Amino acid sequence: MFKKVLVAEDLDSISIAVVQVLEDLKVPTIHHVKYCDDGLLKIKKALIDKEPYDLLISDLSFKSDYRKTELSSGEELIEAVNEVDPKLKKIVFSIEDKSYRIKSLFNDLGINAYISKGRNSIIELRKAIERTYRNEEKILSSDLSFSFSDKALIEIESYDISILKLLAQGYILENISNEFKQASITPNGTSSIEKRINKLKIYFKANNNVHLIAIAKDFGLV
Amino acid sequence: MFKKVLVAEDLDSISIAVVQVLEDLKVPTIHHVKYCDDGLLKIKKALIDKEPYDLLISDLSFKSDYRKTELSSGEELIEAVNEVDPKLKKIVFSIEDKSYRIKSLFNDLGINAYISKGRNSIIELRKAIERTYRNEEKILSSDLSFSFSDKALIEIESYDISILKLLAQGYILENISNEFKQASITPNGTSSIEKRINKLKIYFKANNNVHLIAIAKDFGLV
DNA sequence: CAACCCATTACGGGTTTCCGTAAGGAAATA
DNA sequence: TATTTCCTTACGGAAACCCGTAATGGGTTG
Repeated sequence: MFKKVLVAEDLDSISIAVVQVLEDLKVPTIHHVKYCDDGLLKIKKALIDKEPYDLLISDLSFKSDYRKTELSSGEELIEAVNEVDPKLKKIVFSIEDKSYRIKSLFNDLGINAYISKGRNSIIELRKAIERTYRNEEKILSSDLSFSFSDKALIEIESYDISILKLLAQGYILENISNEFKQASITPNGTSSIEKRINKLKIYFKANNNVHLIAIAKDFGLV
Repeated sequence: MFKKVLVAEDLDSISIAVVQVLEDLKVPTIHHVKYCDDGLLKIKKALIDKEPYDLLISDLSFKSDYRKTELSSGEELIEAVNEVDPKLKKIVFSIEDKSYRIKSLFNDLGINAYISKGRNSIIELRKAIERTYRNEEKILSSDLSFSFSDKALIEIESYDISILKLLAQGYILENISNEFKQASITPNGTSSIEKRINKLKIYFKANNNVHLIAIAKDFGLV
């Protein structure tokens, strides 16, 4: 079994259960952080000391509070970790169940397993840890059942997200066009942006921009 | 200390910790349900058997899955519980931190304490249980610091929420007007609705409807 | 009953979205 | 080089919005 595991989870009510699972699995060294920043620090320190972690279990969303932080989400933490310790195995344990976001975790951040917090997630997490140890890949908790070949949601790219984000901030087409020109994002004509919004509306079956942003919020795209 | 406590919480990773707190507090009878429906059933059953619960600790949001349920949220559960057992003490333990929603829990549903899930929430929960037992009222976890006299968010009433909900579903002004006429909600002229939306835009500093709905989503109003 | 108040509704013009069509321009193909 | 194709941008009219102002109509007051 793993020898040294780091848990990044802000909610104490949850981390208690996660640490318990690791204790059950006889992991000798279990560390726990409540902030992403602390997680990165610990991983860096462990590398310097030549006693690296061999597994990271991380949440995605972390509450913001009085403390200023560099990394504000699990995605950012994993991205930073990949820079310093690409071989570290990573399990994400989060409430998120939108296939769009989960897919990008596997494809862009190279995580080994994704377990969604639910009614029976602790046993799922335990299994995932064991399977990750046996070098299995793309492990998904059983309540999530989308296929990785499903192209639909991959097609929504960062360009679309940018548009949705600006729309959600009250920008009108012209503002978005100017913003894109400044950031030299193409295409940036009002017409092209309009067309792209149209595609999104068709895809999400939205009646208008207001409806579209409401849906995008529900999907966690913005 | 309380003799019989019911915990309504879908995430197993969290309920483990909550039950542990109750065990620490030497509560002799601790029951746990993962669905709101089951919670109501248990409370009814306990009344019939003349062995009622004296505390309910409930989450607000419950994941939906294959199982069909009558009650889909903690609010609905508490509303139903108030019908059958108004004297039962109630603590809400949830991630929600929007003052608007929390206030209505105290004012409309008569809960005794609200604890927001966070980095040190287990100790807060423990304290809240003890204070509730001593008949204290309006207990709030210390990371939440809004005053009950703050009128700002109370002024947004259900009429506004209705408008926002319909907007978020892609309705245009005329549709909303018709909808309101059918439900005999007044005022229902497109002009009046428009004016009300205008007020909301000023209040929330929104540039347009799209922006407004994005903000409303962030505030958890829809 | 008339005068007034207030909330609701109606109206109108400017702006933005919405949606179809078409023009321009670059890369690929023949 | 000419043609095709695809992507980007431009244009224009209808619909929905945005926002100020005016009309309506029920309730209260003198």
